[in-house]
Amino acid sequence: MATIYEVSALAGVSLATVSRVMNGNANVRESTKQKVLEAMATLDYRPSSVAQSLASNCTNSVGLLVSELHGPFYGTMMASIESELRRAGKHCIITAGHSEEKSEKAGIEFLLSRNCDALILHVEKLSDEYLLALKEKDISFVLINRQIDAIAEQCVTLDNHLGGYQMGQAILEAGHQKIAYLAGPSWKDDAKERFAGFKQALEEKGVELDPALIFEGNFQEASGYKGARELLLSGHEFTALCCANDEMAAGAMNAIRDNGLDIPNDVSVVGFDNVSFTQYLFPRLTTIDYPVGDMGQMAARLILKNTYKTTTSTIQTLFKPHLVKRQSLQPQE
Amino acid sequence: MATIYEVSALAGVSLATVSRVMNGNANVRESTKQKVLEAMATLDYRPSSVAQSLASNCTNSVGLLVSELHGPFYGTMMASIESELRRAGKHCIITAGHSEEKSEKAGIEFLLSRNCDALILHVEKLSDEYLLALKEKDISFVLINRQIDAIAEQCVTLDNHLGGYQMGQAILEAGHQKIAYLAGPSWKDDAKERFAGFKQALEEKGVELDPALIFEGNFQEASGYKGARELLLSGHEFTALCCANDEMAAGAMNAIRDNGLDIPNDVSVVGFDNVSFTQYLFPRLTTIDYPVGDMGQMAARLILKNTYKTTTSTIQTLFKPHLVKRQSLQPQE
DNA sequence: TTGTAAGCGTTATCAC
DNA sequence: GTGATAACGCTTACAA
Repeated sequence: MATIYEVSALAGVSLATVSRVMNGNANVRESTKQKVLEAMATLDYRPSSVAQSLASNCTNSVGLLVSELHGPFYGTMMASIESELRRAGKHCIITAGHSEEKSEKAGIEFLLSRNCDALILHVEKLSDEYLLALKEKDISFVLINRQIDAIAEQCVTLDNHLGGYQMGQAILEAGHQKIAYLAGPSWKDDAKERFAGFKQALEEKGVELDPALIFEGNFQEASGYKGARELLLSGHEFTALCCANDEMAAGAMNAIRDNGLDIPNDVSVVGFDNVSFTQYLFPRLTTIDYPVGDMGQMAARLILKNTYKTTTSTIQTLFKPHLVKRQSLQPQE
Repeated sequence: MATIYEVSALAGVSLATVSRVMNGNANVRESTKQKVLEAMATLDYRPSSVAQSLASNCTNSVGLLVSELHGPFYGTMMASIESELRRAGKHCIITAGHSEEKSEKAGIEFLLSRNCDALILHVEKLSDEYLLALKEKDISFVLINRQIDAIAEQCVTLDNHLGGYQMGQAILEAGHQKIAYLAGPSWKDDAKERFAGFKQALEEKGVELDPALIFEGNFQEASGYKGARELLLSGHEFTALCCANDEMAAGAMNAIRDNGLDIPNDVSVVGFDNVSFTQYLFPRLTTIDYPVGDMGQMAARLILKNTYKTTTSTIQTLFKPHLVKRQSLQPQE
C-alpha cells in the first residue's frame, strides 16, 4: 500500500502539501494540487485511517450497543443509525449487551477500548449511576429508549405513556369493556409507562381493569403465549387482549387460537411497537407504532451535532407513538 | 487519558517493558510486572487501540457487508458473526449493500478505507470478476451465501438444491399433486438452485409442474402476495404453494386468506429459510431451515483461522438445510 | 530480563 | 503557497 511519502515523492512536493490536498481545507495552488492528485491516482493511494486517527485524535467511529443484533426492533434501529452515520463518513461498531448488566458493561468497555468517538446505547440493566459516571468521564454518548432527567438532552425516547393511552383509547372506542392486559416486565420503565398510560385511558372512561386479567410477561413471544393461555384458562372473560409489545401479541394470538377461539371475533388483540412482522400476522395486527427508525436517525444526528459538529439539524428527543389500525381489533357491538 | 509513557515513568521501567506486560508474550520478572500493573491501575491506563493498530499493522476489525441491517435473516447472521468475533477480541464494522451493485462496491470501499483486517461479504449484485479481483489485491475475505468455484475455500454456502429437493419431497409425501411454486428472482443463484432441486424432486416422482403455476417473485413479502393472488385468480387449481423464501410465504398466506381460502385446508403453504417470524404465522409455517447462525459463525471462524491464526477449529463450507414440520402443510388424502 | 531507539502514516505548527 | 519537523502512542528489533 502506497503511503503519503511515496505520493509526495512522486508529485515532487512535501508531505504537508499532500496532506493539504487530501483534506481540502488549506489553500493549495491548482497546478500542484493536480500533480498530487495524479500521483495519488497512479499509486492507487489510500490514506491510512489508522494513522489519521492517531494524528488527529478522532477515529470517526461511533460505538453502538444494542441488546441483540437480531430482532426486528433492533434491526430497524441499527439500520437507521448506520445509514445516517455512514452518510457523514462515520462508521459504527456494533455490539450486543444481551440485556444483562455485566454484559452491557462489558459491551461499553469493549467499545471504549476501540476508541470510539461517541456511543449510542440501548441498555436495559445498567443503572443511572453508571451512565451518569460515564458522563463525568467526558465520554460522549446518547441513550436511546431510556430517560435520565439529569442528562435529558442526550436521551432519545418515546412517549410510552401516550402509547399506552392510545392503546386504551382504541379498545374503548371499539366498545370493549372486558379487557385483559399482557404487561411487560415491571422493572422496565417503558413497560411501566405503557401500562400506566393504558390504565389512565380506562380510568378516564370509568372502565375497571380486573386484576385477574393482568399478566406480567417479559416482552418475549413465549411469555405472550403463556400469559394468554393462563388468562384464558382462568375463566375470567375478556373480549380484548392488549399486549405491551408485538412479540407477546404474536405469542398470545397463537395461544388464543390453540384454545379454539377466533381472532378478532372472540377476542381482539392489540400490540405495541409495530415491528415489521406484524403485517404478516393473521389477522394483521393492530398496534401502536414506535418510530424507532426516526429515533435511531435522531440519535445519530445528536452525535453528528455534538461530537462531530458536522450538522446543525434541529434536535428532537421525545417522540410520539401512534395507533396503526389493522384487523386484529374488532368493534364490539 | 494516560499513555504508556506515564505508566513507564510511574513504574520506573521502560516503554518496552510496559508493552511487554500488556501483551503478555515476552518474559518479564514477576515483581516488575506487578509494578507495571499497579501503575496501570492507579493511572486507569487504557492502551490506545489506534496506536497499537498503527504500530502492529493490525486493526483487529473485520468488515461485514450485508444487504440490509434489518430483516430476520441478516439479523441472525450478524448476531452470530459478531458474537464469535467478539469472543476473539475482534470487532466488526457493519454496513449495508442494499442489493445494488454500486452500493455494494461503495460498501466494500468504505470498509477497506477503514483498514479492516478482513471482510465478510453477503453480496448479491457484485460480479465474480470483481470479487476475484479483490482476491488478487490480497484482501482477505469470506463470502457468505455465494459460491465462486475458484475461491471455494472462502465461500460459506448452503446446499440450496438440496433444500429445494427437500421441499419437493415434503409436499409429495403429503400427497399433493397440484402444486404451485413461488420462485425467487431467476438471476439469483440461490433462487435458481432451490427451484432446480424442487423440480428434480417432482420429476423423480413423475409429477409435472404446470408452468402456469409458477410465479417469479423477488423474495419480498409484497411479491409473495401478488404472486399468490395471480396464481389464485388464474383459475389453475392447486392444493399446495411452495415458496422460495419465508417472506414471500407470509405474503402468500395473506393473499390466500384475502381470497377466502383456508390454510392449510384449501391450500398448504411451505416456506424456505426458517426465519424467526415463521413461528408467529398462522398456521405456523412449515419451512426449510437455513442454518444461517451456524454459517455466520463459520464465516467468522474462517477469518479467525486464516487472517488471525487464532483458532484451529475445523472448517466446513457447505451447509445442509432441513425440513421443519409445522402446521401450514397438510396431508392431502 | 530490561532498555534504547527506530519505525508505523498521518496531522499540525511553525517558518519561509 | 509550501516545506520542515515535531507530535500522536504504540510495537519490535537489537543491544545490553
